[in-house]
Amino acid sequence: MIKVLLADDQALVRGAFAAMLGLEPDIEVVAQVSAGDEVVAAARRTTPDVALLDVQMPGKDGLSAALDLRQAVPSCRVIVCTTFGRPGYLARAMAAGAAGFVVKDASPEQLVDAVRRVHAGLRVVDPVLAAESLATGHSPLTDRERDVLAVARDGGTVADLAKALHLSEGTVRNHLSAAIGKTGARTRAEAVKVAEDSGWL
Amino acid sequence: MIKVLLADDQALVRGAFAAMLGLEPDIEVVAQVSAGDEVVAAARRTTPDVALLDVQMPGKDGLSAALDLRQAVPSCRVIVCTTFGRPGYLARAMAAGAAGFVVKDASPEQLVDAVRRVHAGLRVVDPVLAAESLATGHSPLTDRERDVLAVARDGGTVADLAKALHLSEGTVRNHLSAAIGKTGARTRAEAVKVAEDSGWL
DNA sequence: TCACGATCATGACATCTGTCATGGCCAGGT
DNA sequence: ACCTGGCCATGACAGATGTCATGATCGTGA
Repeated sequence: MIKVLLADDQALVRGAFAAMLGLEPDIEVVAQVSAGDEVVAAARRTTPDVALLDVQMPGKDGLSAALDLRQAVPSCRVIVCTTFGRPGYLARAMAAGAAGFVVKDASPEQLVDAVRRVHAGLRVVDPVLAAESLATGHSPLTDRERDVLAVARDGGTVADLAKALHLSEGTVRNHLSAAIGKTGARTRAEAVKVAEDSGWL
Repeated sequence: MIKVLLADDQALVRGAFAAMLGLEPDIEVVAQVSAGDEVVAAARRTTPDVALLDVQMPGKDGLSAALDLRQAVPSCRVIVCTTFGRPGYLARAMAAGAAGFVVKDASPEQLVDAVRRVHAGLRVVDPVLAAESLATGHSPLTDRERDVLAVARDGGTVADLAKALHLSEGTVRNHLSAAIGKTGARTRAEAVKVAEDSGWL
């Protein structure tokens, strides 16, 4: 019997996943949480074999939750599951010690298969995404460039960004300029889009 | 026996929903599609009582699919289901003849409850979202302003927008200016964000 | 019929943005 | 000790952006 922990902020999909996995005779859902910072506590209580973590979650995202979980409960293997097949996510998930990476476009069979394979000690990765990840490579952005782009996401002016980051406007413009150059974009908004789609934010 | 049609582009959640609904003794999933333009054909084939449509889908979004479905198969009631609880979506869903509106944050019980209520001829709407929808009101944007903002989403320059819409740059700037004013934003990017979050795009 | 509002366009203007040159500070590696 | 590279800052400049005034066309409804 494979004990599974589910973490997803959307109650409906969480419940649906539980129902689907519960249909398998060798799988049992032992815990469900809706936030990243509840993962470790629930895992300590229920000692699952496999944890299925969504990337987008309130409190703490699935990637850093995976890191914490690997340290707190090493016996529990992690599958990261996300709506968006962004190359950067895969890289970060693997760096965080995840054993599997599944996109929500996958078929139900692929998910239960992933659970079984990961439980057996194998690694499971979408080959298409893996190739894309290798092609995209590591984020070219420095930490500050990433920060500036992240704040620039909600469309403020340079003055707003400077205030939010406690920097001078000139510095913000420099970081933006660098980020725009590195992403191959022509506008700040385009740079945000590229970085977001690549999973660099 | 309530016959249900599922439409969602993510195979995993679609399968999970099917498993969950399948557990109910009085519900049967008779069709599953992954794109908006497959809905009507599948409904004609299987004559479902209730159709559960996601808003985000390739081909044709859930809202216009709902409209088509109401005309093609009037006996089939529609529940629109979405990740994002944007006020504008609710308004458009209702205008398209939907009988129910469910956010993916809802509990599994609420969904099956919604299916049963809608099948019984009732309307099902998240009260919180309904209030927000009424507060936000109808989109203040004209069609062209909406178009311009929609194209501006991926961060091109004014020249790019003008080319894409076959307009002069001055006109594009005017529409943008109007949209920025109406949304209470200070930048084009902010305006895009506001309009997007309100479901006006 | 006439007023109104949406659409499209032009031109002018102040401001904002993106780029570049330059320089100082600091940590890590040779 | 020295070089490299990230970080912060300033100042200057061309080009893009947002605003405004003005005017023309067109369809709708009073």
